[in-house]
Formats: sequence, structure tokens, C-alpha cells
Amino acid sequence: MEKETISIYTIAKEAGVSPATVSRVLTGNAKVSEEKKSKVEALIRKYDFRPNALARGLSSVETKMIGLMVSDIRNPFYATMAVECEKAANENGYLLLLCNSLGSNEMEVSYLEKFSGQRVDAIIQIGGKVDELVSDTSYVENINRVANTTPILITGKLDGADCYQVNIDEGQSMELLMQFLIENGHQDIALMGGRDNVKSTLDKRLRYRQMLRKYGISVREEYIVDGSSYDIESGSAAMYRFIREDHPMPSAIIAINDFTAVGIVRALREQGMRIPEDVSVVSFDNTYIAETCMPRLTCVGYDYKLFGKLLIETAIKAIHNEEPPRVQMVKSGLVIRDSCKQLK
Amino acid sequence: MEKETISIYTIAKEAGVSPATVSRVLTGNAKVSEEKKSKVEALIRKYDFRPNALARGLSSVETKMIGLMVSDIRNPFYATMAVECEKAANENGYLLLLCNSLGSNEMEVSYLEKFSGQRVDAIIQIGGKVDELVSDTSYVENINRVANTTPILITGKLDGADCYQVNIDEGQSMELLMQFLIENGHQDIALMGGRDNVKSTLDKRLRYRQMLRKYGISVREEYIVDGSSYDIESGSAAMYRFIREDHPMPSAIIAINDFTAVGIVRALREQGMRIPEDVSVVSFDNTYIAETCMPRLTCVGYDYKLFGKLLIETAIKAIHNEEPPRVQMVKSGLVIRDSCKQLK
DNA sequence: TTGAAAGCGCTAACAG
DNA sequence: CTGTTAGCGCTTTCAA
Repeated sequence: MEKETISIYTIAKEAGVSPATVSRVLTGNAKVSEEKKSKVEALIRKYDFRPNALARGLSSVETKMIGLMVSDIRNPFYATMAVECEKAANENGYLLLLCNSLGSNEMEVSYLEKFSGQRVDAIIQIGGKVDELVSDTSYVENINRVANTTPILITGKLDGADCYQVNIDEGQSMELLMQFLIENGHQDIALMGGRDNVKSTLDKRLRYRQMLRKYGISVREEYIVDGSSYDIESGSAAMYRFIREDHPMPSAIIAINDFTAVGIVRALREQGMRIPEDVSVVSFDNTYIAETCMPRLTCVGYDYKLFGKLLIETAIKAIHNEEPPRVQMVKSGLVIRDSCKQLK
Repeated sequence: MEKETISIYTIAKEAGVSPATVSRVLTGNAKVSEEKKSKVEALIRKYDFRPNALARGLSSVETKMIGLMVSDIRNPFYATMAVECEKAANENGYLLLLCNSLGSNEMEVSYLEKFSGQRVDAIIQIGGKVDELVSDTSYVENINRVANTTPILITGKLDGADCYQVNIDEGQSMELLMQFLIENGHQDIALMGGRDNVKSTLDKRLRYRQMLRKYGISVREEYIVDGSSYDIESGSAAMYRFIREDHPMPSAIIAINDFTAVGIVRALREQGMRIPEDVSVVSFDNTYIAETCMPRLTCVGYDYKLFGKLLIETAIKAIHNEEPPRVQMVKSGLVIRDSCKQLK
């Protein structure tokens, strides 16, 4: 009982027109007489006909698919980015293929290959190899191989890779945070979480030092605390390590992201400290986690909607050879909530 | 400077074999002499050739794609499910197409159509229309139309829809929670959040009443509190409404999911209550949010890895006409953390 | 084992 | 405005 598959030929025959005409009404790329058009459209509705995207992609130039690879969608930062990208893609008639590399190098390469096998029109990568301070040359080779045929955009950097960048201005973000803290009377400020081999983290640390110098505050190396990762546990672990090492408690802690902040807050609480009464905690990203946390986190964040839109629109320009800028920056803004105490 | 696209013909010509032979080594579906095989493989490596998935999907029976539609990937429940499904799909050689309907009916229908246009081999839907107590008949029609050609699996229910179900046993989950609370001496137990027109919520409420009766505790209608949605804000709002209405505070609150629990905990805290000293709060789902929350939430959860695997494997069986069971259940288990006080 | 050839369903010249 | 006709790149008979 094979259900006969219906195609533009089925429609064409029944409508008494050529398949090309059906195709024309489908794509809308050419004039078709009202009469034939409505006849065809009626048949399309009758059969609930949906053109085969594969065939379309095979014969036309575009597949109308954009591949998006993030490192882990469970992280609210990526989830938010993904949703905004998806919306923007849809609005522009593209379908977003969303994949998680889950911190595995092989997965990243594998998805790159899958994307190119699917002939996506463009690839966007957020997180993963593109976050590393020292770019993995073998990965760059992979990227460049596919960049040869498909535009690739990244949020991060990849030395020697032929791709477009849409970046967060980590420096500016740090500046906003530092300024805010200092203006509120904080002098003993720690920067907690993240790893030195991650570019965004390094950028933050550099600007952190720079801002301290600018305000004439001496840098205390023990106030720059490494985290093994960017999740809640590593935030908590970093805080505990700091406490164990018995340094004087800073008046404010800048967490490298919201997740880390949650871990820090938890560790602090478990040690009987109150936030922000005893210690202020602020962070980067302003994902919904910042709202969830107790107290709500003051942080610096981005306009995710705009970010996603910029990414997708840049991708589309690249697809159409309109040569968008190779590097673009998104601005950040401060969101003041309840996790920072005013000292003066 | 058009980069010439390389195909099985390119490879075939250079290897001195027919395209069919190249196809054979690609698919591995037929014997090819070692000699030609290695020659072809060398060329594939040389050109970094990746067969066009569109062409393959067009000519063969399967596209090796499975579409997954969730309502919102930012919700950790869906994010966790999606990641586990993606892993399981990959392990079985399938590519997962992940989409968010974001609570919009049109989006659900639109993605259904996109999936069928992409000729995915199967469709999985978690959340959205499939959660509703009274199934939307027009949506069911849509589902059935595509189910005609593509197996559809859902987590939830859809009356009259021709699809496979893999469900959580909400009743059992509630039972675990109630039993735990009662054994710990709780009698005044509220059930907070969720809406009555959502099947899973209704199932929980039914079993909640049933369990109270079983233990000879009288049901207090004011202890069943509606929530407008399933996010943090509605949890908080529900709690505040309850407080405003000035009911006696229960000794334990069951939140309809982790997000709701976070909102409830926050509202309680803001009112100066301590958890679990003053009120115990437990919840459903056991997403990572339960670990994040302060205190860590005791809740009932599922084996997400198994859940994802079951979903994907069922889909694959359906694809291959192996007639998997139409309805399957996943079991839940209790995870005891710090948010429940032992009263006796 | 291997090759030739016929599709898969659609788009895009090219004529008319 | 419309039909004819090539492909797009792969798989899969069918013969050899």
C-alpha cells in the first residue's frame, strides 16, 4: 500500500500545465497567469503538497539552511543565542540546523563535515575551538577547507581562519563592571573563574588589570582566581579554593559568567556569608540565570536579539557575496539588580 | 574563480572506475575489489570529498535526519532532552534537526511542514500542543497528514493522532514524592504551579488527591495552586498569590517543575522564610537547576540518557517499519537533596 | 565484481 | 507568459 508520492509533475499534469509552471508558482520567481496560478495553488492545497527541499537544494544554488554549532545548549548563554539566531533565521526564510559539540574536538570537526555534507548555505560557530587563545592549527585547516565553499562565522577568534567574526567587546564589558564597582566604593575586587587559555577570559583579565591601574588600585594576584570550567560547580570550587587559601575577603567579586556566579554565591552562602551585605557578586552575560539567582545578579549583558540578528544577517550577506565586514562587535550594557552593595 | 565542485564523477574518472563503484565504496552496500576500493578511498581523502547529503537523500530512501521540535530550549528540561536525543541520534548515524516552537501554534505547524519538506525520516515532538489536555483537532489533522508519510513520536498525548508515545509516568512520580513527604512526617502538603489544561499537570493533581486519600489526609482545595506558566516568574507569582490569600502555610510544597520551584523558593525567601527549616520545597524533573538552586532541590527525575535513547531508538524502529510499541513509559526516581525537612 | 543508465524532484536556461 | 530540456549528485536496478 505504497502511498504514491506527489511531486510537481503530479500537480502539473492535473492542472494541465508544465512542471516548470508549477515550479514558478512555488518559487514566485517568475510571472504566471492568474488563471494557471490559482489552478495550481488549488491543487497544491488539495494534495497538501510540499516541495521536496532536497531536490530544491540540489538543483538550485541555496539550500536555505544555516548550520549553528554551539558547545552546549544547556548553558543558558548558548540557549539564548540559539533561540535568537533561530528566530532571525526563520524571519529570513532560513532553517537553522542546531548542533552541540559538547566540548569534543571530534564532534566539532564531525559537525563541520555534516554541515558541509548537507550543503548548508553558511555555518556559525559559537563556543568551542573558536574560544581558544591559541588556535588549533589542525582545526583551522578544517575550517578553511570548508570555508572555501561555505561562509563561516564565529563568535570568538581563530587565527589564520578565513571566517567572519561577530564578537562581544569583552574589554568594554569589563570596563562597565569595574567602573560601576569602583564608583560604588569597591576597591578590593576579585575576578573569579574562567581559564587563561580562553581568549574572552584573558581579555577580561587584561582589562581588569588595566582598570585597576587606571584607578590607582594595586593589583593583587591572588584576586585573580582560575576556574577549571564555566559551569556552576567550577564557580563553587574556585570560591572554596580561595577561602581555603585564607586570603582576605574582597568586598566585591566579579564572576566570569552567570553560571560561575551561581557557584560562587552558593559557596559563600554555605560559609555563612550574605550577599550583598558581606560580599558583592557581579557577573558577565545576563542570561536568565541572573534573574533566577538569589539575590538577582547585577551584571553586564548583551542585546541577544540584536546579536542573533546580526549573526544571521551577516551570514546571509556572506551567502550572497555582499561582503559584510570581517569583524564586528556587539556592545554590552550594565543591568543593575540586587547583588551589589553600595559602599559609599 | 568558481571552485569546481567535486562529485563521485570526479573521483570515478580519476580512479578509472564508474561512478557506481564510487557510490558503492561510499555506502558500503556492495562488494568492491580491494584494489579499486583503496584507489577510490585515496582520492576521497585527497579531495576531502564529502558526498552531497541532498542528492543522497533524494535518490535513496532515507535522509538520515530526525526532526526534533521542543517548545523552548532555554528550559533546562528540553535542553537536557535535546542533548540526549542528539547524542543518541549521532550514535545511530542520524542528524538531529532541532527546532523551538516557542509556544506558538503557527510555529508548530510550520516546523511540521519544514520537517516534512526536508524529508526527515522521523519527527519527535516534546512540549507544545502535545501537552494539552484537550487535543487541538486541527493540529491533530496536521499531524496525521504528515504521519501518513513520516513516523511521529511525541512525549505527551494527542487524541486521535497517529503517533508513537514515549511518556513520563506522572502518576508514579507524584507517588514517589508524596510517599517521601508523608514518610518524613509532612501532612500539610501543597501542590503549586502548572495549569489544569496541561495533561501532565492534571495527572499529577489527580494522583496527588488520590495519595492524600490513601493516607487519610483530607484534601484542601486551596493547597492546589494554579500557575500561569512553567517558568520561574509564574512560580514566584503563584507563591505570592498564595501568601496574599492568607492561607495557613503548608509544611511542604510540591512544585510542578524545577523552574517553578526556583520561583517559589525565591518568593518564600523574600518573605523571610527559610528552606527547608520553615517550609520544605520539592519538585519534578531534576534538571541541573535542581543542583543550582539554594538549597539544592529534592526532586523526582528521570534518566534522561535513557529517555533520549528510547525516543531515538523507537523512532528508528518506526522508520524501518519494525513496529515499536505505540506507547511506552519511562520510569522516574527520587533524588534526595537538601530542600526537605524531616519532621519526624 | 563492475558499468550503463534510469531515476529521485526540482530549478533554470532557452526557445517560443 | 509558458513549455522543453538539461542538469544537480547520488543510488540502484539490470546486464554483462
